[in-house]
Amino acid sequence: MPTPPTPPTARPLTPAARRVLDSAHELFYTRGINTVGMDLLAEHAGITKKTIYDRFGSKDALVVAYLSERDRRWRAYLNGRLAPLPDARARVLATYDALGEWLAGHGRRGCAMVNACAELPDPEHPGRRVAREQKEWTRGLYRDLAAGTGAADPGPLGDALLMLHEGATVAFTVLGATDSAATARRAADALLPSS
Amino acid sequence: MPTPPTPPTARPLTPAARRVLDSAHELFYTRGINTVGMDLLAEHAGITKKTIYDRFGSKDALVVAYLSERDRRWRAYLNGRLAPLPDARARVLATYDALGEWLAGHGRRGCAMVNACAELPDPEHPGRRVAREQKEWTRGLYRDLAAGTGAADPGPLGDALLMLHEGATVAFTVLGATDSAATARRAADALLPSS
DNA sequence: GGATAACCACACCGGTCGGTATAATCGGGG
DNA sequence: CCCCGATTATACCGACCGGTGTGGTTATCC
Repeated sequence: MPTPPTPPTARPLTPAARRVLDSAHELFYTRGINTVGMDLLAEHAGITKKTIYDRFGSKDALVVAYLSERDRRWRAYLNGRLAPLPDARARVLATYDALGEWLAGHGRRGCAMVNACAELPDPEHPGRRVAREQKEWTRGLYRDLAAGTGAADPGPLGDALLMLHEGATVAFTVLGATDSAATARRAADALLPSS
Repeated sequence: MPTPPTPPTARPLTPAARRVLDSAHELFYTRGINTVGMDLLAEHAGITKKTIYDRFGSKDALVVAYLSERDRRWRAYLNGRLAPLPDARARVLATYDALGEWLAGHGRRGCAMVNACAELPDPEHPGRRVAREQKEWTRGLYRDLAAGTGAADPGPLGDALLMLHEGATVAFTVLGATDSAATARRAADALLPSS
């Protein structure tokens, strides 16, 4: 036995596993999960297919590792952007600034979580759980911020802020609306209780 | 030569072609484009693979036909829902009612156009053009309606209404937020000029 | 009655899919 | 020194991928 199929996100990745995961971030995101085979992935990472299967166990497990790391990075990115800001209102608006910069730096491939849901038809696929948890976290963030602005009904307001966020991503990706995040920000500003 | 690869959306479909397209609507939508092979499609339609290729020429062309018909149906559905309504404000709100009913009737697979963009990594794929045109049409509709409500800045307002629409679809699909369309409707109502 | 279009059955193509098997090599720690 | 984990190289597996070729049946229209 080489090594058990690696538990969830256990001990630090071996160098080869790290390179595989880096390649997954690049290839799965830009070309889609289903159109990238394990042979291509191995070649891109400069690594043997055998090593991938020794480290991750299966393509599905690698997909989950890829999505989980995306999620972790997203939370860290957003938290880092919001932390220095003084109040909830500024933080809400800053989420759209952060989104706009993120979109501008990642060519029109949209949200990896939404894309994964499109590519993984099985509702029980563990990758869809990761996607759902990422959206749940973001929704919770917006609801908390909405509550912090003193809104009368923070739940639905937070949900609406999330929808503007997701909708701006779609508009940018499908439509090429480069100012979508700024437009969402203005709409969010109008929805928040008047300052 | 059997028949040229059938121009865009020319003359009425033959019975076999109709069945293939119906199967495409069901299988491509629920299982994704890339995970449905031509053999499965032929079997599901009760038709020979040869016939599919005689009618449509290639899988890519079939995908385009599938997406184009979705687009046509979507426009007809929405136009039908809005036509009887008296004014622009009522029509805007009705789009979210129509979306909510549509989502409730199609199990958590989201927008076929957004999904297609996730599944077709090539930006030049003709299927992505169809997706973009569908979103452009919907954006135009929202902008026109926004202008009809007498809004000061109908362009950005229409875009925000579109984002609520797309965001509600994502929230429903990924998060399972069954009331997402109703929440989007309330937010849209707050964004429209006070009646 | 002959041409034409639509369809069927079936066999076949090279390539790629996710995944496995075998064996060798390398480096570090006990 | 020897073992062990990580990695390499290479060959292989059955299944499926998108797509084609051949030949025959049926119905319709001129």
